[in-house]
Amino acid sequence: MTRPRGRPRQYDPDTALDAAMRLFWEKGYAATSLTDLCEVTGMKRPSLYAAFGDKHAIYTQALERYEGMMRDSMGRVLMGEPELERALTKFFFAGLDLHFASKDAASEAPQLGCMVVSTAGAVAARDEVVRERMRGTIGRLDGLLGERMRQAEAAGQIPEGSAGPRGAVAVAVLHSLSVRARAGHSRRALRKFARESVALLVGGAGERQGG
Amino acid sequence: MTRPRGRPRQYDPDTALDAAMRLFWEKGYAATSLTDLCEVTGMKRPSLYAAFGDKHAIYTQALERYEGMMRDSMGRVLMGEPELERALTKFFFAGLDLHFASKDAASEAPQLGCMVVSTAGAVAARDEVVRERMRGTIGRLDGLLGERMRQAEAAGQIPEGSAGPRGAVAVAVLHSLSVRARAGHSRRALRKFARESVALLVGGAGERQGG
DNA sequence: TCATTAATATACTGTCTGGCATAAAAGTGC
DNA sequence: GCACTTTTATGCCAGACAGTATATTAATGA
Repeated sequence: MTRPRGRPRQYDPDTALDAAMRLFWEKGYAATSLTDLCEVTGMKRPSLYAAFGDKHAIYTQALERYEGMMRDSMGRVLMGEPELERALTKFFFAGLDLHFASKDAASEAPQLGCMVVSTAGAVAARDEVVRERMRGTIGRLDGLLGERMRQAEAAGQIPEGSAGPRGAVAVAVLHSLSVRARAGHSRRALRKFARESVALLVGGAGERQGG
Repeated sequence: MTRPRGRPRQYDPDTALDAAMRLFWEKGYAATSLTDLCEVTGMKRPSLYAAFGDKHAIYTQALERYEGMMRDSMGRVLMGEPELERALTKFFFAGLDLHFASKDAASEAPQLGCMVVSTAGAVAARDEVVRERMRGTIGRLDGLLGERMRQAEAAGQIPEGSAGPRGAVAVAVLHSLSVRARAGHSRRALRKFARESVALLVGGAGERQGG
């Protein structure tokens, strides 16, 4: 294994970006200072700049990382479970696992929700780059849920032509789970809300087929 | 009409708070400076402090004002229209009118979404006062939609026992409309999403009754 | 006219902000 | 050992920040 030429870096870029992401996730973009970022990453300012660029660049990379994390945990359970009701329930529960990811997850303490919804939204109105990234993340999520719903549609589990709308409403429920988690709703209450939403999202076809 | 004793104020508190609200709504809490607030209100710092308190106090009063605005425009159409499908459609469209309230509303330009969802969320994780206000606003909205759904339930327009969940999902759709507006989705796309959501929210009973 | 009251305007405080210039340090290649 | 390369550490910058002390202005009451 050939080492690169100069002085070896003392930080792990992945770990550092993860720490930065979590701080932005909690405090938001504007309220997070470079001093804060140095503290949580253990890096000095010039190292931060050399590694990731300026504050804005760090934030967009953090958003990107967050979306990857989200896709890893939630995409898998959504597409891996053939039964729609179960897939959606697992999907929402995986979302809650992410939204309640703070150290204090067991308590009724305030939680973080979705990083995109909770922090990128505040920035988006005046920042085209963040806004486009936000739009992309939402679009890809719509696409994922739409795909899953079309599978269910093909299997006759939901009415014809309802896949798109049901996918978008499923994403809406996820958005709301985030907003509510951030507002302090308990995990239990949100699990209940998720289950009830699933019932509404898979309803219509069963009744029709049964009657 | 007896004038109060000292020098008359040169600003209208209501107008000033409205201007402050709109600035916070667009830029978010942390990114808005007192200098900005002075500019949009036309007031000097000491006058701002005397009238509304510090930055945090101005923001919470702005949130309060926003909720009132929201209730005025959206509550009316929701409870004033007896037919559920029409009431929900008007409700969501009134929400869009609010979310697209910028001067540039006609264009595809970025819009503001809901002030609570878009800006209070970023603050809420570290600010108990704002978090509680956010929770209260959401709770009152849930209550309003739940009430409306129970009306529909009593009228046999939706299945028994589904009022609560349907109300909460309706609020979720509103949350998502806000997130999507802020992310740059067009008003036309969001109108379509709103109509499709209404179809899902009022569905189930008609089929059951018809079959 | 003159004290009183309340709002306005000016100017200032110490602190923090994002960003960077410069120097020291820790490796490699030869 | 010595040149070279890359990262780290120190320290600085001009500007912006939230908040306030002080002085001024414009009204009322008598």
